[in-house]
Amino acid sequence: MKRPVKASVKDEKLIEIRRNQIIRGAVTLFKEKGFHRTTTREIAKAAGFSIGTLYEYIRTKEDVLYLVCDNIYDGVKEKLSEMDVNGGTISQLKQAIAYYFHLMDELQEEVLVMYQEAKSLSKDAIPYVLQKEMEMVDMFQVLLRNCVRSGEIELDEQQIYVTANDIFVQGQMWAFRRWAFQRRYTIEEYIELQTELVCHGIECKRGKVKHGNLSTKA
Amino acid sequence: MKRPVKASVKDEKLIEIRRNQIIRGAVTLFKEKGFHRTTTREIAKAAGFSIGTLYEYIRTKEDVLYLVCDNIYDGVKEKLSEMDVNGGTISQLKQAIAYYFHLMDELQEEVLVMYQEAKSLSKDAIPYVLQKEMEMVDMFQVLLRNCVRSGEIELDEQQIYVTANDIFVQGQMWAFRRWAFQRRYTIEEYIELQTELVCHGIECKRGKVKHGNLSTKA
Amino acid sequence: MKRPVKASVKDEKLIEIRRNQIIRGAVTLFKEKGFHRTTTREIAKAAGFSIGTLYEYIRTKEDVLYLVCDNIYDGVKEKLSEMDVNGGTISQLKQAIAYYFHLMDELQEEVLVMYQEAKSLSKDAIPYVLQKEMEMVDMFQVLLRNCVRSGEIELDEQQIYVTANDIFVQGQMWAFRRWAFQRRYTIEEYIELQTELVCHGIECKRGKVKHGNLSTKA
Amino acid sequence: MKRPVKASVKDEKLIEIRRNQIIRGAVTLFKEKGFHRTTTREIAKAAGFSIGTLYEYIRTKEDVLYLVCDNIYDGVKEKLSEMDVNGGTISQLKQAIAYYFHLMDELQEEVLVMYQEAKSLSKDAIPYVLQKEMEMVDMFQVLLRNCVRSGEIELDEQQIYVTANDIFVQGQMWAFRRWAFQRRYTIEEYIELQTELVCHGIECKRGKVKHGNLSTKA
DNA sequence: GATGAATGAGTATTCATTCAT
DNA sequence: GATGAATGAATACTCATTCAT
Repeated sequence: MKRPVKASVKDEKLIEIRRNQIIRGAVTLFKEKGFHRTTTREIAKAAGFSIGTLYEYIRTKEDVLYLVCDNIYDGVKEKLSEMDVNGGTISQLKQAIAYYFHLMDELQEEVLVMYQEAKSLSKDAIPYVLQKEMEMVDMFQVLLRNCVRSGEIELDEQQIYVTANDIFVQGQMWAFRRWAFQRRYTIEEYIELQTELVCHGIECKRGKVKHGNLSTKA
Repeated sequence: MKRPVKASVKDEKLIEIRRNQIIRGAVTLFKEKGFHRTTTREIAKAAGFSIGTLYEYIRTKEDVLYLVCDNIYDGVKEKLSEMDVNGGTISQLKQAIAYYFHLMDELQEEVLVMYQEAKSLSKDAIPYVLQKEMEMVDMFQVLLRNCVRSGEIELDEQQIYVTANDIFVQGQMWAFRRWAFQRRYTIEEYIELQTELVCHGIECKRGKVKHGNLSTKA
Repeated sequence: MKRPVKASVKDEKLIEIRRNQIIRGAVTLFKEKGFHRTTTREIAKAAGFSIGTLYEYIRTKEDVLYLVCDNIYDGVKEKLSEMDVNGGTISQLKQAIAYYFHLMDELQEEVLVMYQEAKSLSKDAIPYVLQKEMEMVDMFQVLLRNCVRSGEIELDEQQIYVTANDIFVQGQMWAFRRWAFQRRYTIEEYIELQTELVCHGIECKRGKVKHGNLSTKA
Repeated sequence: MKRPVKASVKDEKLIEIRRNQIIRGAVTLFKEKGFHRTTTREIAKAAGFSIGTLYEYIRTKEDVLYLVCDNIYDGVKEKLSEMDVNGGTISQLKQAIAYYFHLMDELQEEVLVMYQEAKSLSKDAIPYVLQKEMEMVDMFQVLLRNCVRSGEIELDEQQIYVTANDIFVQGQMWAFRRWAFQRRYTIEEYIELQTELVCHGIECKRGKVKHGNLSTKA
């Protein structure tokens, strides 16, 4: 599941530690200036050691980018997997969306980095990253499918797939279109608006549409 | 509305011609290798003149990126402005969405370039670009607002804003998440699926909602 | 006959000039410190221009080495080709050897460079260099063959080949074993000694051996 | 006679063992890639221990080169000293040459390494190496001198010196001009050709010279 | 005595930009 | 207005050597 990044150092524990230092340093720099404008020396410095040491733990500058992206995805995925995916109620779906959007809000900067720099990954690293995206989208698919199964919403498989992708991207939108949203809404408001729009077209089976407090503009 | 890009040459006509050459050459290169990996020499060559001449029409490499992005936006905007925005029927809205999505399909590569490289624009160029995005989103807002006005759909101003943004991004998604969509759907299918999902939550006024199998173009 | 070394600059005349500057500078440096210990920056400086300019006329550091070796060979070959190869007398052969050895004496430093650094040439450059060596050995073969034809010496083809190589290497020996020879002999003495040893085994047909003043120990 | 190479370790026995490991590993590497392109890490690895340990037995990378060269010389010298130098017949001389040339054939790769890399030795190591070369040349001088003494050949001291050097270099030629010789001749043929050429000019006392087809082992 | 992680000076090469012709 | 040779700061990456464990 992980693309191996070769290190010259043997001590696995140390590799773990040093790579975390590298990632921590690099993320900060990438946020500021982007991958291309960040120097390997700057990365080494930010990580707290010499350029020589940096290269004991990576092979190329691009390895750092991969490490960073991989790490961000892992972070998001890990947190995401704390969501309760098994229930099949609309309310749980909404909670999940809210949870995910809040996460995107917290990890805004990281999401932005990943979003903007991932394209600089070498061809052979991309599949690993897309794989992770897929897994996250899958979680929303499962959620949606459960709701369908329990009869709370009405979507066929294709619609589930597209909706899951929409939700996933709308979460990211909060980060990458911050200039359009964050001056107008709080994350709470954004969540409410998006959730409402998504759920409307979904739950309205039998016209019973009653989506709680949010959006009573019926 | 345009950020001026200084040229040493006076003849405005010539500037126009040369810049178009530059843009044409650069877009191709940026598609292939991205902005950072493209050299000014390559740009000059692709444009059909010498590096010296290139610098008669731009000030820095980044100017080229701006020119390219600006040009792509203009292209999209121009085509988009051919849409009929004034009617207020659901059917017109759907046509507009289809039109826009088709455009995104055609200009896929360009959209990708803009999407991936815009972040390399200098701070002072970004507002100009965002401005253009805003204008495009605005068109969808107008469309939606008209539908609301004519009573075909039911959305408040905030929902209109978010929906317009969603539509805008979903169009781009077709390009920037091609790996997720284009192996599964044709652009037609994608349009149908997304349109349906968007309109559902919108048009369901008076419970007339009947979303049989996909696309109930009601 | 020449391995092309790509330049970014188009003006052929200028390339010629600049490359000569490069060669002149590089030879001096290579003599002093060898190829590996010489920096591209030092080469540029010695050539009289910036590192950037250096790279307008070569592609890699190794190109410089090739240029240098090629140039030395050309120099030697050119001078060598002034020798009169057509006669078929022992005396002419001796003159040719003397001429060649004197050349090796003059170009000592260059020969040394070539000798010691040629092995650092990339695999694809070596054939070009060996080719040139071959051509020089060939000249001695022609000389010897003419002497055989005119009946002055007695050697079969294999012996001609080996003798030509021996002469060639003995000339170089004066440079690369200078520590063994140059404290004991002048170049004149060295020539006399070597010539004598080579010719002895060769010309003594019919016992008529008469090799002038040198070595009357017959 | 040996230039000392300082070690941090005291145990002389161990030093001997480790250095042999170093030499064995390094020779292989130097054969493959030359001294400059071989890293100390690779040497340590090839020797079978860590980089830290390597530096317990040498002071600098160049020490390894010296160790290697010294070792090769020693190997050659040792084998060479098995030759019978004391007789004074042409036949013994020829045997000695044959023996030496065969040795050069066997140790081809080593000879090449020494030949090509010796120039990278530091100024202060060179005398030690040249000293060894001298000793080997001396052996041929002794051989030749004995033959002169016994009246089998006719050479003065200068001629002896030059001839001994010629023989020495011709042996090496088999290795360093392999591209010129080894596709044309077997080592046997090469020996026969060179021996004949060398001895001709030497043994021709009393005109008894009869050099039919090659190898008149008279 | 052995190890291997850390170091950082050093190096080849690139490329945006300038400016004399 | 066009050209392209010249520039040199910048940069990824290497590798001999050290030293704490």
